[in-house]
This record gives sequence, C-alpha cells and structure tokens, in this order.
Amino acid sequence: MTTSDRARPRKPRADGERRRASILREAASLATVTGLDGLTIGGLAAATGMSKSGLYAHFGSKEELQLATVAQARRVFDAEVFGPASAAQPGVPRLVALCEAFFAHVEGGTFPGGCFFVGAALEMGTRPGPVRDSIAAFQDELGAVMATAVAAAVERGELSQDEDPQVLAFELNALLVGADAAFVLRGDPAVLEVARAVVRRRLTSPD
Amino acid sequence: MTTSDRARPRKPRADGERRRASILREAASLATVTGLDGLTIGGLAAATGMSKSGLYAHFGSKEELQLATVAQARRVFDAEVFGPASAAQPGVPRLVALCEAFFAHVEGGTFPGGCFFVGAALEMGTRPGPVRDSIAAFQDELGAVMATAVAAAVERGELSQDEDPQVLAFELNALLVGADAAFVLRGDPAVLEVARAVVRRRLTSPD
DNA sequence: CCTACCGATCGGTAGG
DNA sequence: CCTACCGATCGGTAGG
Repeated sequence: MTTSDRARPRKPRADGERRRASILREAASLATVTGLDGLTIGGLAAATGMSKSGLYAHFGSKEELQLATVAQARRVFDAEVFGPASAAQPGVPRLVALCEAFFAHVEGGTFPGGCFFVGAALEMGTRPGPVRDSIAAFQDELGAVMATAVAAAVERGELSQDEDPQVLAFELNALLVGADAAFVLRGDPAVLEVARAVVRRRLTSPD
Repeated sequence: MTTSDRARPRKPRADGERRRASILREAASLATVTGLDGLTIGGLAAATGMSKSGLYAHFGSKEELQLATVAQARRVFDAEVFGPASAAQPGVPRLVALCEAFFAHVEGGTFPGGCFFVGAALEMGTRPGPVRDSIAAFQDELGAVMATAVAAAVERGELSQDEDPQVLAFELNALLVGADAAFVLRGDPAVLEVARAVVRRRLTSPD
C-alpha cells in the first residue's frame, strides 16, 4: 500500500493484460494440435514472437501456463456454446441449442483441433494433477448443465417422465464427443450433419 | 537365397520376434498414457530395460515404432473386441456383443489410458501422415463392421426398416467413445454401466 | 520484457 | 543388441 497505488488508478498494466490474452488465445489453439503437454514454451514463444523468458514473466511455469490455457478455453466455450444455449428457452430448446452451438463451435474452426476439452480429457485423464482436475471440473459442469436442462424438459412434459437426466446427459455428451472425434479425424462436415440429425430426433420423437 | 536359407528353416530369429512383441505390448500401453507422440524412444528403452539403440535396431525410426505400435493395438482390439463380436449371431446380438466387448476391454485395464484408438484419433487427427492414416483406417473398419451389423439386423427384422446403418453406426460409435472418455477421466466403472444400459435400450426397444 | 545460459532429454547415428 | 556420441530442444534461471 504505497502512495503510488492511488496515484495511477487507471489501466494498471492494461497492455500486459491484452498481451497475456493474445498469448493465451494462441496457446489454446496450439494445444488443440500439440496437446496440453506438447504445448511447449519455446513453441509458443515462436508462435507469438516473444522470447521464452518473456512467457515465464507472464506464467511462471509450464503448469501455470497450462492452467491459464484451460481457463482461456473455458472462456471461449462460455462465449460460443454456453452463451447461445442459455439464451434459449429452458428444456428441449436449450438442449438443442447447446448441441447446435457445440457443433457450430467445432465446425467453425475456432480451434484447429476441434473442441479443446474433448482432446484435453483424453490426454490428461491418466495424468493426475491440477490440470486434469480443471478439465474434470469442466466436464462435471457440462454434465450438470445438460442434466438440468433434461430435468426441465421432463417437468415441462417435453420429454418422457421415464427419461433419466443423468443418462440422457451422458447420451448427448457422447454424441458431442463422438462427433468432435470423427470431425477432427476426417475433416468432413457431413459427420456433424449426421450428429445434428441424431440429436434432433432423440429430443423430439417419443422415447 | 543362400544355402543357409534352407539350412535353418525353423524358428528364424524366434527370440527376436518374441522380444519385439513384448516391446510393442509395452509401447501400446505407454502410448495410451503419454500419447503416440509422447511415446519416447528413451522412455520405452527404460520401460523395457533396453538401450535406445537396441530399439532403433528393431524399428529404425520413431515413426516406424509408432506404426508398429498401432498395429499391435489393432491386434489387441481384434482379440478383445472384434473376436467376441464375430462369435455372436449377426444382427443385434453381434452389435450388443461388440459394444459389451468394448466396454469390457476398457474396464479390464488392458491399457491404462482406455481404448488406444480413441486417444490416438484425437491426438493424431490434426497431424497428417502415415500414422494418422492408420488410425483413420481402423476407424473406417470399425464403422463398416457396425454398419454391416446394423444392416443385418434390419434385414432380420430386429431393427426398424427406417434405421440408417451409417447413422446408427455413428450413434453406437459415439457411445463407445463417450464412455471411454468419461471412464478415463473419472475412473468410475459406473459410467460404463450407464453406457451398457443405453446401448441395450437403443438396440432392443422400438425406435 | 530481453540475452545468455543451465542440465536433462529428444530423435538419431557411428562403430562395434 | 551395446557404449558413446551428435545437434536440437526441453523447462527453467540469472541478471538485467
């Protein structure tokens, strides 16, 4: 608490924040190709035109960089998937919007390697630590959002009373993961069209 | 074609073949944790008690090692999944057997990182080359096996005439991939039980 | 944020 | 199959 704390109240390191954000956008993209572990300080330095030690000034260690990259990917997912979904009516419309937004997110090429969290889940699943925990926390949230939307749909009579929220959430999640994996491997948007049709039929015809 | 070719017709380098096979079993296991790219000559040497140059004597290059590792994983998948499936009756029984064998393969812990090909598809999808091609070829085969079994089930009247083999094959594949991803991340067999129930319901109740 | 550097490990080779 | 080695790159640090 020095006097200088109040002397310059505006834009404290605003450039540094912007720089950090642009580094993390690059990091999240890179990680969908190389993996979170294959994301290298030197490689990221080259991609951003910085020196390695410049990156260490921002992130301190590789693990901190990985965690910041996961947080960045989460912000992107919020903006491109959760956002559009929460704008839709609760119940089936929200479930459909969530899946459609996911497919658009994957197809739109935000990340070259498809959904960040699908790749990260497979890569980090067997590697205990804070990075894996942050991926698992995201998956828990996604599952909870889906299960909540399913429960709302059941309450509104849009889905059968027999529908188990956890089970249908698993089914839908699997369709997203399966579509992402197939699209990344083939690069063919047709698989996303198939996935869209399956989601719509599953949510709009009788169980 | 020298005389020695016929002088020792039995067990030509049988020890070398056995050694190679045991190296590849270790390589396939390791790769489900580290990834095919994170599979390192030095790391595999340490895991097998060999020197790095000993591995180069067997495989020549890292890419050759990766291709041989994919081939090994394929042999395991044949033995543990395709084998049991082909022993079942064509149609729905074979589809169910294929999925059940897959879940048992994942749950049984053959590989610490779950299904080799799920992780490999996500990892190699954005990295063109012969290794990715071999992964894609496997996925094509799995899809074809499933679509063929669906078509047989439709012909036998076990599934609705409206069922599109390609679409249902995609659905089932997604359930396998989604179950593998969730099981690897959580380590909880309960997700496989959910997946089994979904598969059975999808294949035994009216569409 | 930089240059310059550290020990460790990478894929791969020489020579046996 | 081994030891011994190559240049390149890894994560990270010193000092500015």
